[in-house]
This record gives sequence, C-alpha cells and structure tokens, in this order.
Amino acid sequence: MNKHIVILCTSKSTLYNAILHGKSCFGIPNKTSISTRFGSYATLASFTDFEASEGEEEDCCGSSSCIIQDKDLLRRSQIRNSPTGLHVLDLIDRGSLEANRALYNNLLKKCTHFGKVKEGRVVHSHIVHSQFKDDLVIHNTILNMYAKCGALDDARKLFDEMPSKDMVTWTALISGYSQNDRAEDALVLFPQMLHFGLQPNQFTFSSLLKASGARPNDKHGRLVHAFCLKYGYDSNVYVGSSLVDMYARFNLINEARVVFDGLVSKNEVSWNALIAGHARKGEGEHALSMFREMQRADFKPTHFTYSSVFSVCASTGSLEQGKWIHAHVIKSGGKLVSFVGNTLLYMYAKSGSIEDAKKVFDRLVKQELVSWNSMLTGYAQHGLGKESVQWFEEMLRIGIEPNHVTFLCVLSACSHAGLLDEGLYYFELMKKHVIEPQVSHYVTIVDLLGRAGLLDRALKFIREMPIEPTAAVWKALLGACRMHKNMELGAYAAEHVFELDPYDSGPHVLLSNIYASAGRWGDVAKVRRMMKESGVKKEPACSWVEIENAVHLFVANDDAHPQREDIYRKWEEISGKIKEIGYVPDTSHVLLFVDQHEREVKLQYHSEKLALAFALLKTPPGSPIRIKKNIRVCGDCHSAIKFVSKLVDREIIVRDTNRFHHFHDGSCSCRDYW
DNA sequence: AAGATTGCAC
Repeated sequence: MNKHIVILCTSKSTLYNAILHGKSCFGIPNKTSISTRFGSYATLASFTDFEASEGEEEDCCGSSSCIIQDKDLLRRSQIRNSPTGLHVLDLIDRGSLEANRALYNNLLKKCTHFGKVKEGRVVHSHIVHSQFKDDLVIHNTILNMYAKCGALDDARKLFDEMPSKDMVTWTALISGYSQNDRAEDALVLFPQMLHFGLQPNQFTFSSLLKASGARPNDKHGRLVHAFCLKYGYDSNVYVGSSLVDMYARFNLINEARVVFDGLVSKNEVSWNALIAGHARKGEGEHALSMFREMQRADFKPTHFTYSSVFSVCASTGSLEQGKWIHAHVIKSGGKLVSFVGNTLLYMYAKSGSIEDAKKVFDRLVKQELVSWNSMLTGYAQHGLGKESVQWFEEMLRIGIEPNHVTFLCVLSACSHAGLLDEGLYYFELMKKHVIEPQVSHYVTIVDLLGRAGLLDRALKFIREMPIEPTAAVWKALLGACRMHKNMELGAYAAEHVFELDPYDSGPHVLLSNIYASAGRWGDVAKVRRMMKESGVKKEPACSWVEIENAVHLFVANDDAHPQREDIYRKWEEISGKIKEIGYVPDTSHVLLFVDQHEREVKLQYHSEKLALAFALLKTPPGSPIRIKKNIRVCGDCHSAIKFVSKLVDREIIVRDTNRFHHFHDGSCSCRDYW
C-alpha cells in the first residue's frame, strides 16, 4: 500500500486548507505519500483520520497516481465527521507550514461548527504565541468560537482583554449571549456599545431582537425596533424576520403581520416566524392558511415550516390535514430531520394513531429524548397506562436519561389509567434522577390520589408540598371531590381556586355540580350569583368533527345548522335504539342553571351527540369517528356514546380538554374513570 | 477576513 497522490494547489497553505476541508471525503490511506507541484510532503502521511467515502476510494487510491484539483477538493468539502485538524499546528511548529489568517480562521471555524471548545482553546493558545497575537479579525473569530460553543465566560474574558474592539467584536458577544438564553446580558451591551461610538448594523440588530423576544414584555423590543428604524436596517430581511418573530412571541400577531407585510424582501424565515407565531397562539386555521399562502407566493416550506404545521395539526387534532401534509413531504422527497419527525410522531400519537406514531419513531434517524417523550404523551393521553410504563422502563433500560417532561408524561399516564402504586413509585424515582418536581408534577399526584378516592391523603400531600400550591393543584382536588361527591372538601378546594384564579368558569361549574348532586339548591344559586357578580362566564360547550378535510362545528341545541333536521332525526333514532339496549339518560349532569323541565331537552342535544349523529350520517360504516370537544365530556354523553359504539359497531374517539376516550363495543378506554 | 433570523415533548 504505497500509493501516490498528486494534488495541484496554488500554494502550500491552500493545500492544507484544502485537505482540512476535504479530508473526510477523500480516501487517502496511511503511508500514502502526497506530493504537490511544490514537492513531496511525507508528513502528510501522518494524517491518519482520512476517511474513504464510497466510490471515491477507487479513483483516488486504486491507481498509482491521480490528480485532484484543489477547487474540486473544496467543492466536495462536506464535513461529516469532525476531525478538527489540530495536527496542522504541529506542522506550523516544525516549520513545514507557514501559518496565515485563513488557516487559523478555518481551524477555529471547524471547532465552532462541531462545538469543540477544547480543541478551540488549543488553537487559541497557539495563536497567542504567533505573529497573529494582536490580530483583531482572528480574535473576533476566537471570541465567536467561545460564544457559539456556549463558553460565555471565556468569550467575556477575551472580550474584556482585547485592546481594540470593533462592531464585529461587540456583535459576536451580543449574539453569543442571545443564542445562549442570556437576553439580559446581551441587551445591556447595546447602550455600552453606542457609548463607545460604534454603529450597530443588521447583524447587531437581529441578535438584539432575538434577545428582546425573550424578555417578559415587549417594552425593550419596541425600543430596539425604534433603533432599527433610526439606523435604517428595518428593511433588511434578517432584521425584518427577527422583528416579525419578536412581535409574534409577545402574542402581538397583528403587529407581526404589519411588519411582515411591510418587508420589501421576505424569505422562508420571515414566513416561518409568522406561521410559528400563529401556531404558538393556538390559531391553527391562521397558521394553515399562511402555510398555503406561503406556497402560493412561491416560497418552499422548510423543516421549520413543517414542524410548526404538524404541531398545529396535533393540537387541533386535524389528523386528516396532517396526513395530507405528511404525504406532501414524502412526495417532495424531503428528508425527515429529527425535529420534523418529532412533531410528526407527536401528531400521530396525540391523535391516537399510536401505530403510525410508532412507525415514524422507528424511521427516525435518531431517537432523541423528545421523540421518546412524544410517544409517552400519546400513551398518557389515550389512557394507555401499561404501555406507557413499559415504554418508560424501556427508555431507562437502554440508557436514555429522562427529564421532567418524561416524568410528567408517565405520571399523567398512571393518573389517567388509575395506576396508583406505579404513579407514586415514579414520583419517588424522580429523586434518584435528581429532577426537582415542578408544580405540574404535584398536580398530577393530587389528581392520582384524588381519582383513587384518597382525598384526605391528597389534601395532606398539598399541605406538605415544598412549593406554594397553585390554582391548578386545587383544581385537581376539586375535580376529585366532584367525582367522589365530597362537598366539604370540594368547597374548601374551590375557595382556594377562586382566590388564585377568579376568572375561570370551570371551578364554579364543578362546585355547583357538587352542590346540585347533593340537592343543595341554595348553594347552587349562591355560586351562580357569585359568577354573575364577578363577571365569570361559562365557556359555551362545542364539539367538532373533521370529515373529508372540512371541520364541522356543533353547539348544544344547535338550530342554526343547515342540516339540523336530519341530525336531530338521526339522534332520536339512535337514542331510541340505545335505550332498548340499556341506556338510561342521566340528568344529574346537566348544569342546573336551567329550569327543571328543560333539562331533558338540553341533555338530549349536547354538542357531542349532535356531532356524533352528523358523523354517523356522513361517514362510511365501520370507519372510526373522531370527535373533539372544548370541555370535558359529561357523564350522560359518555354513557350514551358507549352504547352507540356497541350499537353501530364502530370505534368512536372523543378528545376532550386533556385526554382521549376510545369507545369500542360498549366500553371506554378510560374505564369510566376521568 | 470575523458577527445575524425561524422548530419539536409538558
């Protein structure tokens, strides 16, 4: 194996740069001597980490000699593995190679790209002892290397020690802080920079705006926006996109839209920022229509776009839409990078298509913690407690370190499936993994104890919490009190909720239901009066079904629907048939703000029943029916749907605010426990 | 010759 490779280069350092860039692409085995037209360099044989890539080995090494143009080397410089090429420093020390700015910058850039801060430090110390020890450009690159690698203390130290700084120096540090979630540190630098008489530019502003978006309010961001206008950078596409993103993060979608519309030059990022803004705000329809608009305007959706769109489909439960877009991604030949894959599997998992989610999971290039957590979310929300526990144990077995989200998922799965002992066990297990329980974990445990009927233990648990209980904690207890009809404790829990979150109608309704089931009409009226006085309005209940890519919305006793007569007739037909097989209407779940005689009528046309009747009219026999609801499904509807699933022999899936009910053959996945 | 914007699980 003594091969000879000839590389045509214009200078020695170009050769080394070419090799630095191209080495992972070219097969140059050990003991190969490499020569250039400037002579032979035996030292290059020590480059042992050259990797052969497929098909090229023959070309380079199969013959005794081949000629590679250095431009070609550079063009093929796709960096796959991460040799940082530090041996070049030895060559410089030995005088075989003359260092120059580009060489150092290339080395530093590689360190930055692969996050190799240790190697970067070696390069840094080498530079300190070289003729470039006072070179501003090289020091800016070093500073950037530290900042990008998250070594902000090193970056700061270098910044403070640098005798001369320019715009780039300041901007590199600002962007370092802003990219590492240190918005405050980034923003204080801005006035200091102005004080030194330096002019910010588009690079500075995009970083400052990113940092401003992480502040608790929009005040600072607006100020930075004013500076953008003053310096004339508001029309730059980076600055503009950052502005759109910043306003969108403060939920100021309209202002984001105004900035967006005013942008002379837009790019995919500008669109993505706005689409993500709508998605975060829960405005699925807006996000999807922007997604379509983006393509009409001839912008190709990117990974970021798909990620937002799948996330929208997941949260609105638009499985059909999501599948369609998934097909679109496959057709366009786009690769499933991890974060798109994660949202995609989350979408399937959350829609209850666990099988599809599993398929995506297996196809992911790499299963990250988020991927595992997304699967767990799916299991949890569909009441698949045992599967969730198995999945979690599998994670631990193969050495994936769980985080607080993982525990929240598994705890919530235990709670939804009534796995009391398992839930308590995993709560204790958090300590072993050194994860401090957050208030959401405490909420789940209160829920778990409460559902199991251990109300006193739940109360004791709340009293012994090391952190201040929030409204959510008391709401969990209140919900359990309603389930187990415990009036005294329910009223006590409700008091705490009213104090901490006075405008939520949910707890008022729950308390009133508790009183009603005990026949305490006076107390029911009192809660009603309280709601009126404090201006709390009950959220109108509604249900919707997605049929052939269209969403059909229903409200209780819907008389505005064009097909209301057909729907009502269908429900009456169904209602009669399920009564024959054992369904007994349960009026105790009707909110008692209506007259007694109206109750039966109100009950009969709850929105989920109308949606179900409509779906039965419009979908082929045997296909699953998916209904979504904005509040919890009531006991009577739950019972009725169980009978319907048996009567028509179909799977009916109802998604309410925090879980799914899978109805099949007369029973529900929640085992009447929700 | 160095510095910039957009995403996923609760």
